[in-house]
Amino acid sequence: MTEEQKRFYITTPIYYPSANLHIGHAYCTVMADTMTRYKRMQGYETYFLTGSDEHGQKIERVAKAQGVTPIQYTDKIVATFQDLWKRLLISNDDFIRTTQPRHMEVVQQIFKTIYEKGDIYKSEYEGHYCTPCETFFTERQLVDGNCPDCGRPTELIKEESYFFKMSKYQDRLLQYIEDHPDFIQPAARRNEMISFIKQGLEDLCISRTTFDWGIPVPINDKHVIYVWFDALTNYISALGYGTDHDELFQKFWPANIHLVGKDIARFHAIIWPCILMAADLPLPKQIFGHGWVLLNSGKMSKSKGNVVDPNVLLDKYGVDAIRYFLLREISTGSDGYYSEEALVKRINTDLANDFGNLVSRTVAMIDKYFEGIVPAPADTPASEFDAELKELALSVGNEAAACLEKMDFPNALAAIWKLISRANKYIDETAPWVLAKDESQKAVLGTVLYNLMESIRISTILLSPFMPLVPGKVAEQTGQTLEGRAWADGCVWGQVETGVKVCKKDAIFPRIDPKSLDLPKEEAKPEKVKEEKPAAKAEAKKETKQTAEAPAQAKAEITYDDFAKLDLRVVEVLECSKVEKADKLLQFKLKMGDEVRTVVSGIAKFYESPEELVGKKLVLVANLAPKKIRGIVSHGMLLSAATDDDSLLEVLQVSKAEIPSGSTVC
RNA sequence: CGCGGGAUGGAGCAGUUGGUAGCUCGUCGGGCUCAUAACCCGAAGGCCGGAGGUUCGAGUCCUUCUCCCGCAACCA
Repeated sequence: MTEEQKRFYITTPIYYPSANLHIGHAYCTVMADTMTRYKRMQGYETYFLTGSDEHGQKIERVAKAQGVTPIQYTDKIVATFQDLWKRLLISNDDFIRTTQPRHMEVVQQIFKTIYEKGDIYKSEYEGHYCTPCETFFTERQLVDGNCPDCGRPTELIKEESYFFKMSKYQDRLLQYIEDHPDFIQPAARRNEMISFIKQGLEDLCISRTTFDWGIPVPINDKHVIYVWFDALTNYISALGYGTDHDELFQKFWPANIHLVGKDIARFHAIIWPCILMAADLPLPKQIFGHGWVLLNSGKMSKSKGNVVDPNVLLDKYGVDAIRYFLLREISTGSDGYYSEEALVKRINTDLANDFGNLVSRTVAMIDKYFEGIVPAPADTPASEFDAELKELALSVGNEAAACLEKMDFPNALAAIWKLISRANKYIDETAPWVLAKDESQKAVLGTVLYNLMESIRISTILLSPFMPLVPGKVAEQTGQTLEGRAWADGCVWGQVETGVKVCKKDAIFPRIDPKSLDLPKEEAKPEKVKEEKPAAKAEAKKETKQTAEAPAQAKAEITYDDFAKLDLRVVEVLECSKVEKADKLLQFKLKMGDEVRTVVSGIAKFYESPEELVGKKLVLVANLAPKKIRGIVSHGMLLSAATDDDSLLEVLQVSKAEIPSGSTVC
C-alpha cells in the first residue's frame, strides 16, 4: 500500500446553527468518528473534519430577533455543538466555522480564481421581486404571477448577481459519475443524481445583495456569497488550501468520504464537483448519503426544535450505549427509527446480556477457580469446540472490516457479536463449573478460561471504534492492555497476557429496567416526526420561507393589549370543499355578519367529507392579513385544536345556534 | 402521469451475480447455574403486496396494478 493510500480524510456536513443539534446530527457525526477511529487502527493517517455553517439570512434574522449580533448568536450555539461532540467522544481533528477568516479568505480566493477563469459572470438575476417581502422568486414559485407569500403583485426586477457556470460542467460531471461507480453511494442515491443531472443543470446564482451576513464577494463588496459556494468550500479551506501553509491540503485532498444526509447529497454530488472542476482541483472520492433518524413515539413536539436531545440521552445512558444504538440499529443509507424502548432493548440484550455478562462471568470464574490470575493455556485443546471458537475469532476482524469499508456499521457489529455469542455458547459447551470440581481437569479449565479471555480481548479491540470507552472498562476488569490497540491485534489469536490479575467490578453495562421508562406506550404506528437536517441548508436556501421557527416551549407572555389586537369572530360555513390538486387544503366560504369571506385552511386530511362542516359555526381570526395560497386569497384563519404530533385535529366550533355569525369571541 | 423510497413469519429487518427463505426481538417448551433473573438448546409461526411474463428454476430479472411513506407544491 502506498503512502497516499494510507491516508484517510472524512468530513461531516457543517451544521447550521439555527437551532440545537438533535439525534440525527449525532448519528452522522458518530458514523464519521467510528470510521475515523477504525481507519486509525488500521494504521492510516486520518483527518476528520466537522464544523458549522454560520452565514445566511436566516441566522441574521434569528440573531436580530434575539437582539444580538449574528456572531454573538452563532458563538453561543456553536459552543453547544462542540460540547456535544466532546461528550460523544468525537475525535475530530478540526472544527471549521465559516465565519473564521481562514475560511472566508479561501472562499474569496476560489471565487476570484473561477471568476478570472471566466466561469463566474455577472449577470442580472432576473427575478420576480416582491418589494414588501424583500424577496426574489422564480417563475415557478409565483402564484398566478403574484408573490407566493403575500399575494401581492411582484415586479420583474433585474438584480445584479454573480453566476457560476455550472451548466458548462454538466457533461463532464455525468461522465465522471458514470466512470466512478463509487463516487456517489449508496447506489439508489447515485441513480437519483444521474437522473437529476440529465434533466439539465442551470447556472448557479452565487451572490446576493439583499442581506449582509455572509462573505463579501472579493471584487464587489455590495454582494455577499450565497449559500453553497460558501459552505461547501469548508472542506478545503479547513485544510489550508491556497495558503502558504497548505500541507494538510497536499496531504489529504481529495477527501475519501464526504458523509452527508440524503437531503443534501445532491449539493455535494453536483455543485461541489462542479466548483472543484472549475478550480482545477481533484474531486472527492466518495459522497455518501446516509438516511435519517426518524421517530415513532408520536409524543414529540411538532415544532422544529430538538425532538430528541442527545444530551439528555447521554446523561441517562452514557456515550457508548448511544453510539452503539445508532450504529447498530440504523442500516446505513436507509432511514431508521429511534425510540427509547428500542434503545433500552439494545442496551439490555446486546450490551448487558451478551457482552457485559460474558466479561462478568469470565472474570468471575478466573477469580473463583484461579485466584484471579489469568491462566495460561495447555498445549492441547480443552474441547472439541476450541477449534471452532478460534476459527470464528480469527475471521470476525476481517468480516467487520469488510463491512466498515462499505460504511455498513450494523453488519460490522453483527459480525463481532457472532464471536460474543459463540463465546457464551462455548461456556455452556465446556461447562467450566463441572471441570472445576475435578482437580485433574485444572489444565483443561485453564485453557477454557484462556480461550474466553482471548475472545473477549479480540471483541473488545474490534469494538473500540464504535464504543471508545469499552476498552478501558474491560481492561480494568481483565488486566489486559486493550486501549490504543491496532485493528490487527483483533485479528490474531493467542495474545492474552497470562499471569495478570483480574479485578471484578461493577457491570460494564448494567441492565436497565424497562419498567423504569414509564413511556406512554402509544399504539401509533411509526409516524415520522423529525428528520435530520445536516447543514440545514435546505431551509436557508429557500429564502421565501421566513417562518422564524417557533420554539417548542411555551410562548412568551403577552399583554392584554397584544391579545386585544386579535379580532376573533364567529363565522358560519356556507361552503366547504377541497382545493384541487392540493393535498392539505380546504377552501371555505364563510359568513361573518353581512360579509362573506374566503378562507383556505390546511386541514383537509382531517375532514374527508368537507360538506359535513357546512352550516357549522367556527371561530375565525378575522383581522389576519390576507394571503394568497394556491392561487386563492385566504382572508383569515380558522382556529382548531390539534395534538402535538398533528395526528388528531378538530376545528373549534360554537355549538349554540343562537349566537349569530359575526359575533366576537374573546 | 412532479421526484424518490418501500411492501418478506407477531414486531423490526437481511437476502449478494436468480438454484432448497435467514437474522434480531417476542411467544412456547427444555437445559444449565460461572454470570448482570443473565447464558445455552429446541419448537411454533411466512401463498416473500396482487396479477402476468422470461427461465429447467425468481423474494431475486421484465411488465402492470394496489397500498404505504418521505420530498416538492400549497398548511395565516
